[in-house]
Amino acid sequence: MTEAEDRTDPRIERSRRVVRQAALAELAEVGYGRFTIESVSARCGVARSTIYRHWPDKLTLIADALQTLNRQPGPADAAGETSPRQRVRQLVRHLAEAFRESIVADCLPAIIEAAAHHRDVRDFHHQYNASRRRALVEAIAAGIAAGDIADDVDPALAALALAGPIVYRRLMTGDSFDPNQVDQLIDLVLGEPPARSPDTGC
Amino acid sequence: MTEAEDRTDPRIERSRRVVRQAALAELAEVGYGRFTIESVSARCGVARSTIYRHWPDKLTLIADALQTLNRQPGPADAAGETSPRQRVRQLVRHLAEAFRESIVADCLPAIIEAAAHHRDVRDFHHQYNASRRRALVEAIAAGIAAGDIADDVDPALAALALAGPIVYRRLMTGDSFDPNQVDQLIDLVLGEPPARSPDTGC
Amino acid sequence: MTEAEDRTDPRIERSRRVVRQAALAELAEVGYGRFTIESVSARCGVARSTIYRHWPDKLTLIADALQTLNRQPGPADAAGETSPRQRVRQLVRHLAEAFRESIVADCLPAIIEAAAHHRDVRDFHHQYNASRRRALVEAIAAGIAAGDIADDVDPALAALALAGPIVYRRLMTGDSFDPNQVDQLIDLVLGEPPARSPDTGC
Amino acid sequence: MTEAEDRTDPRIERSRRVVRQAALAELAEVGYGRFTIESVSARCGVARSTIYRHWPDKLTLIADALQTLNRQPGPADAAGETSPRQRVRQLVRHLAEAFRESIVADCLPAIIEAAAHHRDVRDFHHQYNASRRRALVEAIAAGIAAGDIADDVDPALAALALAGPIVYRRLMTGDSFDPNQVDQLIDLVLGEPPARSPDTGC
DNA sequence: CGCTAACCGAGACGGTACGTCCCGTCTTTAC
DNA sequence: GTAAAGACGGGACGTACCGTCTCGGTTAGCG
Repeated sequence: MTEAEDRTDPRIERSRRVVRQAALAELAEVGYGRFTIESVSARCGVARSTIYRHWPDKLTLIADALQTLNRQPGPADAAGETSPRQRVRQLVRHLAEAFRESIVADCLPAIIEAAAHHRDVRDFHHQYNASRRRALVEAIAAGIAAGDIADDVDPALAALALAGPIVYRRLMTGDSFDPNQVDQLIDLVLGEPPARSPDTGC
Repeated sequence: MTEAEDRTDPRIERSRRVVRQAALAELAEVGYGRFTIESVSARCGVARSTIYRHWPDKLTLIADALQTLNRQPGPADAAGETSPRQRVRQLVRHLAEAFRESIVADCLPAIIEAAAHHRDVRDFHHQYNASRRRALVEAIAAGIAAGDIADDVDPALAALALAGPIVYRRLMTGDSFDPNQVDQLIDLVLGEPPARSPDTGC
Repeated sequence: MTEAEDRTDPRIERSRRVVRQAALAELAEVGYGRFTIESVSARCGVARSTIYRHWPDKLTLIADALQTLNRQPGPADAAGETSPRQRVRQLVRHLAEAFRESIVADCLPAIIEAAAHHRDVRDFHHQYNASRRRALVEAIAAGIAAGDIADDVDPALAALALAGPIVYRRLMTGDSFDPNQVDQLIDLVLGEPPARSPDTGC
Repeated sequence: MTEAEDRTDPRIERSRRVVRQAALAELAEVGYGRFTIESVSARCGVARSTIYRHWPDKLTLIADALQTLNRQPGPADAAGETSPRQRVRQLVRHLAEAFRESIVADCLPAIIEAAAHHRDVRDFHHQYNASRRRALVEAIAAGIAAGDIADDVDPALAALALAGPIVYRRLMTGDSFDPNQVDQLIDLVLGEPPARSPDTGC
């Protein structure tokens, strides 16, 4: 793959890159309804015909542009030496922050709309979220295994109960979930942390 | 006002009604991106020019059509003799069922997209959800007051943790929240119900 | 007829009159292309639906409005004691003046256009002009009979040669035929007036 | 310039040509009132949007289409060795025949109507006729100079008296001027042709 | 280091939907 | 009971993009 890509004309790679960027920016800015190849073209200075040369249509361009975001924040990114419960906290907090402000969050309404009617976008969207969720589920399971979290907790359900509120606030209300409330949410859903010696923690 | 409205030309009322219905159906079916006044016109047999006579543009029609859904399912609808916890269960279950299949749920992606860029739709959307959430918050608060729910639970946060998963499943994954899992979710978020002898709990 | 008209609702007669006036004014002002029932309605304050009650459509209204102009300037209007040649002069001069400025002249382009595609307007137009022309032809013939005009002149052709230039100037150039040139035109077409001794002519 | 024009996309030239033709045909057929870009599009198979790409609106298209008619029939076309009076006869006869049947004549009502309210059409119309008239005036003047025509004739006025009847017949009556009557008209307006010895005239 | 193949920009083209305006018909309301 | 008001279906307007296409002009990278 690396070889193959090395062979591609650098002009192509360059066009693809700037168009994808412009597409995301446009999507975040004007949404799906007013998203226009024309505007993308104007925004990045690549001719309309060139865009059509690389992507058959609007939706495919969007789907492809979104793929480039698929750089996970690193599953074990700063995993370091934290406890499983800390790991959960980290993931949820990261989610809350990402939903507060980021290109993905701004595109979210457009993505959801597009996903409802276009297979490629839908696949990207579901997989993207599935992978994020999986990390969370695993962290919770690890917490249970470590006795950090009560063992009658269903990790999958708990992950939903942790991620759901953040999504809800962003999409169904006028504001975002406050990252500082994350600890409170975790306590609510996973129960108070085991008292053993919480003060000795950090 | 009643008098005044009685005086309105019945044709107007009729046009408004069928167009609104068709608009919602169209929105649910093809989404916001392909929503077309032309299709709405074709679907309900009302001329395009008549539609424009009543609504200045596409988005205003959508916003207005959504308003007509604003008939709450009755806050104390079947309140009857149920316990507060039962009331919570009822509300969450109702939400889960509504999100499983209903015109509103089908329109949701379109609504979210439109809300991101159109004030009227946004206002409708936020208020609609706020009112549904408020009912849940109140039920939880009542449960706490009745000793039915632990008193360290924050009703607003708990309501999010209950509604969030349902929204999440619908919008971020390929399926819907199973209404049968509602009890499990409630137990997770609000804690096990106080059995005969709650002190024997854990 | 007088009886019949006496019976008609005075409001009807009033509506008909003001609408016809407004229609002519509108026609002269904006021409046939932009002539609009809506504007006529606005101009005279009579409701659109009322106009349609009296005239089936735009063209019929125009045709009818034009009919009301059919008040000939009086064939023997100021016939008085003038010579036949003077009578010719009078008629041609009258035509030149009418074409210089009058509501009919202003409507002329619209009439011609409408006449090309609508029988009623065409009939009105042709008859109107035929009757004006006939007066001229008769005056010329009278002049010939009186020895006032050379007898090898074809009255019909001469009438055309007299009226034609006036029409031409109005419709095909940027200005109108100067009424003061009428005498010159008559001399050209009908020959110099027989001076003292007509026998010296040819 | 020739080079530059050679570079223009042949598709453009092609579109322009067929649209102009269709526009004239449409104008002649249905007149100005019912002239529709849609019909022109249908008639020539060029898409409506393409037409709008080349002409901003209906009237501009009409004006431009008419310009293409501006190919004079050649002032000294078949001038050959004819006498000035023959030249006059030729021109008038040509006019009569053109007014009998030709695309221009069929468009005339529409042109006149449009000219009344649109500068471009008016300019075309007046210039077109001015140039035709000028040829006639010059021929008459030449005839006077050659002693072929009486020298008390005003060439401009005579030209009007010759062209006027033809225009009049076409626009104000139900038929056209018979080309065979042209000689008679010329004799009426310019006087009998000088017999054997023209020098004996006056 | 020059040739050739590919990409690029420009933009014409046939379409579709927009939102506007007016048509001519028809119904409802009010005087 | 008739006139005004105006809703209605319809159709053309001129605009904005769509996605397809054909052009020269440029540029990369192979020979």
